Amino acid sequence: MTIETMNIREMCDAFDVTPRTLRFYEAKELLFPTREGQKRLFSKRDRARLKLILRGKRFGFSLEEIRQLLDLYHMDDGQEAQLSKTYETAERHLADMEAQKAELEEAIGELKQQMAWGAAKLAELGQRKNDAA
Amino acid sequence: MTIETMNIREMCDAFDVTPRTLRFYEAKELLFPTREGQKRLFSKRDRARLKLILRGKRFGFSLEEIRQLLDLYHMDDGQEAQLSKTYETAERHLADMEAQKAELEEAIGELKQQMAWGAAKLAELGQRKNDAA
DNA sequence: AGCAAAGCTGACGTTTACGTAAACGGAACG
DNA sequence: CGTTCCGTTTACGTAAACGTCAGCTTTGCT
Repeated sequence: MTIETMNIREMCDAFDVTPRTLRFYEAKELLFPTREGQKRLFSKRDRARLKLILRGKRFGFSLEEIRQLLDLYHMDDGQEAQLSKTYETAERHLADMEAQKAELEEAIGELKQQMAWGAAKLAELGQRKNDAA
Repeated sequence: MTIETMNIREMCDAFDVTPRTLRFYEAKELLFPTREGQKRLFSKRDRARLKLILRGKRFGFSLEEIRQLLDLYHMDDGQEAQLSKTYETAERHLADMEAQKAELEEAIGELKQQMAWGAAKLAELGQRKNDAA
């Protein structure tokens, strides 16, 4: 059942992070590896969370923001206590992400425009070289 | 022509940043305000750059990465020297941004799914309340 | 002239997200 | 049985991106 739990090195290889990072995330209560003796064992749930953590980071969320989001993904039927509060957090994050998507699309458009300008300039320079030859 | 140049306070109000931030960006050569005596005057170009800086930050780029991108946006016909190098930088950034967009769309999809689950749970809880009454 | 507000320049402090080094424990191998 | 990896803890270090505070001009009122 090496498929069910992974040690720290396997995690590092799988997600391209350092051991320090995983221990840091555990300290910050983003991951909850169990122990086999003294060694950490990361469950499938930990791997799902780590994937979300790394994704959140790429979107510019802080680890603390990510920690709150993780609650939504990993709430099971037992603890519906603060579900509606968590739901509201998620709503805000969704709004953030959709706004970010819209802005990203705009930025991509603008960058493409600039690159078209740059490409034209480069073509012009290449032409001048040919003229000189 | 207060429309052409803005002082530091007007900039702060317009972009919701602190004076410290603007001075910091100047020190990092992201902005190039001129001086009227000792005071900074921010041009239209500075404002365009600041807009791009803040956008870049929201997408998780570092100030240093942003600084390199700014070169593309503000290269004029005079200095075509390193144009092709800058163009390559831009290509990488464009690829990054499109990858980010794809991932963001996936993440939005997943978050919506989770929220649907959460909404169902909430409805269920509300129903139980009614049953009890 | 006087004085407060706005800006400026250092310079040190702070938070986030880890990196890095020291010192120790278990296991695996020749 | 020594040593060589892994992995662990504890602790200090660091880069980025500002915050904050002190002390000094400059400017705008009154």
